[in-house]
Amino acid sequence: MSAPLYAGLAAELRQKITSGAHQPGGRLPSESELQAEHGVSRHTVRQALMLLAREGLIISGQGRGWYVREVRPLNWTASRTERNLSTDQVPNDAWARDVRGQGRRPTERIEVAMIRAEARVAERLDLATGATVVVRRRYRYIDGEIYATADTYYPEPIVRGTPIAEPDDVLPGVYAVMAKMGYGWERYADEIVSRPASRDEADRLGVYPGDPLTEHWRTRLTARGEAVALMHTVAPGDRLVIRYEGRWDTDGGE
Amino acid sequence: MSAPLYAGLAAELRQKITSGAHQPGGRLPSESELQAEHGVSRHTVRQALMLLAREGLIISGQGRGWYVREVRPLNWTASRTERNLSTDQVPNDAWARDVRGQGRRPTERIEVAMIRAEARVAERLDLATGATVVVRRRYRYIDGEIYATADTYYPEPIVRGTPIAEPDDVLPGVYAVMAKMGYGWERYADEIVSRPASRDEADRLGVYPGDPLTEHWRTRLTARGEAVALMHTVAPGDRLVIRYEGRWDTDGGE
DNA sequence: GAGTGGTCTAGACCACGTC
DNA sequence: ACGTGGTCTAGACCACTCA
Repeated sequence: MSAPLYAGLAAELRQKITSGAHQPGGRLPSESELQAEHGVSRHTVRQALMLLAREGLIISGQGRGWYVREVRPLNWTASRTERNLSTDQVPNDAWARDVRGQGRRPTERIEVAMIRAEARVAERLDLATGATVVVRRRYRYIDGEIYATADTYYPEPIVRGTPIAEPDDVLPGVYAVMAKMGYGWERYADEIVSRPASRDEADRLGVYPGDPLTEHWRTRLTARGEAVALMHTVAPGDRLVIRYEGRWDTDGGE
Repeated sequence: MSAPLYAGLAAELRQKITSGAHQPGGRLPSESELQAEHGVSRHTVRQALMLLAREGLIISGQGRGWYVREVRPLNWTASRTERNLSTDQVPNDAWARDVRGQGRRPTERIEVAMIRAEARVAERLDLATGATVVVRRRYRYIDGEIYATADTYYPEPIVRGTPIAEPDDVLPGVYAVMAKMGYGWERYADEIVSRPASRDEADRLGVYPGDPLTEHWRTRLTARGEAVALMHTVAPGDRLVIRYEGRWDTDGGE
């Protein structure tokens, strides 16, 4: 009939957080304090805290306590051009420029590997499952903190022997190299889905298993409709705002 | 040093689910069976099950058991035109046509209200917070199951006295009515973010608190850049795949 | 009514962070 | 050394579903 004990406790704490009585970054009373204050068992206290943690309001650290979470979402305008002509030490793609435009510092770590395409990759690149692809794995950081992983896949025959297949910055830029070979992209087909983090991803991105992740797939196509590159971005959902701007009349419509 | 007990149990169950040993829609052993099989306490069993539930793999029903979840994501191509010219009994917007195109049946329930704009709405419509807006709240169903809520906001002075401010279908369509008054839209600015469900939303959308939700904001603008309508869609993250298709050259670039 | 999951208690030991 | 959260046990009662 009535709400569970832990739900009431959670509601009380939630109210204190949203009203500002507990500031972002601030610390909540310890579990034993909450237990004593409310006259409930520790398990009940933890149920309330974990409910709020799943809602993204608080976060815990073993041996440290429970803290009100601070979120600073990042805006990424995905519909902007991606034909960056120069790549220097600092990342210079559309994403990096969006980050800098918001007064923050983007860095990244790149690994390059040659692998067999799994089904999700192969079907988007119009290849057979198991075909060889070159993947450039990017770990993107903002102000030194991990923010997203972005893997870009290229069919191996296209990029064989080019700087794209090497684990260095690509000069004068990936688009320039691809365009020179007749694979410049002009169109994109994007898919966005949100789902809970697995344990691996949670470790990699610094969140909890089950926290919402945003998954963004971008297939880059030539004017002829040939898929020449596939970018797969995974980021904690509340840390990334994806933006699109467009006109209806240019889409052809019906 | 070693992984927690519940993590090991979860990994074992996860493997049985992904390998197909436990079919989608099928039932898992009961908590007491798992307890006996693995020689652990019920709490540990429940920790494992709840971890998998947060990952979206299983779902429980009080008095019924734990079941492997079946997910059937829906594709929604958000970049398609939205100038539907006729609205009959059945919903006929871009979303509804995407649903039908995937062989499923879209229905909806509409409520219309006149309210004061909260900050998130006001800033996108370029109004003062608290300005009067007309909101058409849509509950979208697929094959009879709740799928998403979609609220569309209009500045009240624009739609006053028109069918848009009435809780019925709008004939010959919302775009036609707006265009006739000189407020036809040609551009959109979209924002997509994913976050955990609050308790209210969880009830409304038939998910658990903390489950990932995808939130989609679409501001519709006239050719002059005037914001004339705002659509706010909220859907369980794994039930909705948002798609965009576009060209880079038509965006102007930088 | 029997079995299921949902909630709650009391108590314990461990790993981690801080001092 | 101490306090924190993380894990685990044993046991209880309740609400719900289904036969």
